[in-house]
Amino acid sequence: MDRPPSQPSPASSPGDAQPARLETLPTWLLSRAAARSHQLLTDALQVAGARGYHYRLLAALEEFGPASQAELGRRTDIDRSDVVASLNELERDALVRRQPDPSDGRRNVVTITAAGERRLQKLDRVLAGVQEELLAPFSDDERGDFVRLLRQLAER
Amino acid sequence: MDRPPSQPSPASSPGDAQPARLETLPTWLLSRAAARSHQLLTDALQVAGARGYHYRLLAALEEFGPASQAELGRRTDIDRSDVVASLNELERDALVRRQPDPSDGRRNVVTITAAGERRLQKLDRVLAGVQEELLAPFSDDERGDFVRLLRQLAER
DNA sequence: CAGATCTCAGCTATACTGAAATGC
DNA sequence: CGCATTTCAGTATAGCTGAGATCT
Repeated sequence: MDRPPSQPSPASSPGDAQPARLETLPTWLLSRAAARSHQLLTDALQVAGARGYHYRLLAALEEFGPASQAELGRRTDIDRSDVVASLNELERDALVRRQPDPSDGRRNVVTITAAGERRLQKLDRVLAGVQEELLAPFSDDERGDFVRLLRQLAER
Repeated sequence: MDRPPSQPSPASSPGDAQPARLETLPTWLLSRAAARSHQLLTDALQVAGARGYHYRLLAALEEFGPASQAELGRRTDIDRSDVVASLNELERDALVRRQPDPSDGRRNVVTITAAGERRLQKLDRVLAGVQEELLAPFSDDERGDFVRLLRQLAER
């Protein structure tokens, strides 16, 4: 690119274009799109007083029933030590219950409570709003394409 | 999935399905796809002895010429304090040069060196390999669709 | 004994904030 | 004075590792 290298520019205006290399790089675009998505998500969850881990854990408990912490970790792809911390928070709010497993002394059986199910339903609505906000620029066809393409990448 | 909820399962097998709610959620799929992309990217860059910030800064310097650190930050969307740290690393490897701006005592003029340009070209090749690896499951048409859709999300 | 589970302490990378020092 | 620039110190989060205690 040729700009007079001798003149460092006044304060270099407002916009400031980005390097062309990046603007067509799929890894870069993917990273930026995910950053925006993450922003919408965590903002909305924070308003609801929750975090992403909470939703993933509550969803797994509701869909698969009571489970040990290790199984929850596998199902939600959350690290064992983050499962511990997140369940501490959920338990503090009485959204889940932790009980020693009578049939296996190493395990806790984690159960979603009625309050937890109500919270999950609320978070479902919050998340639906975020999807709508994220996909606002897309037509219905594009939404289908987008999800289909992402699944091909995510499933590996 | 119906498994007897009363039986916490032996070690709950290998796979462990994920909650259905997540598997169709665009924000979730996007996050997972980006995680995979990020993994490929940082692995490849690490082999080359670089990090993402380095590539972004070198690309901006090569495309727009010498610039102040503040301008580099705006062009690459890297925080001012991360620009400082990354330039320290690039300068240590003699890939960029920092000189006081004679026309503005607050600024440094950052210039890419010949070694920096060679490094950038090498990183271009590394990055091209990563794109290929990431997009391997896609046809040419799908690659075009994917990039087009991502740009719509990223450009806001 | 090997291996699974739960927990805690701590680490890394990314991204950001606050404030000081300097200069315009 | 207000504002921009560079720098440093510190914070927050997500994701991960290591190790100990306990149990199968």
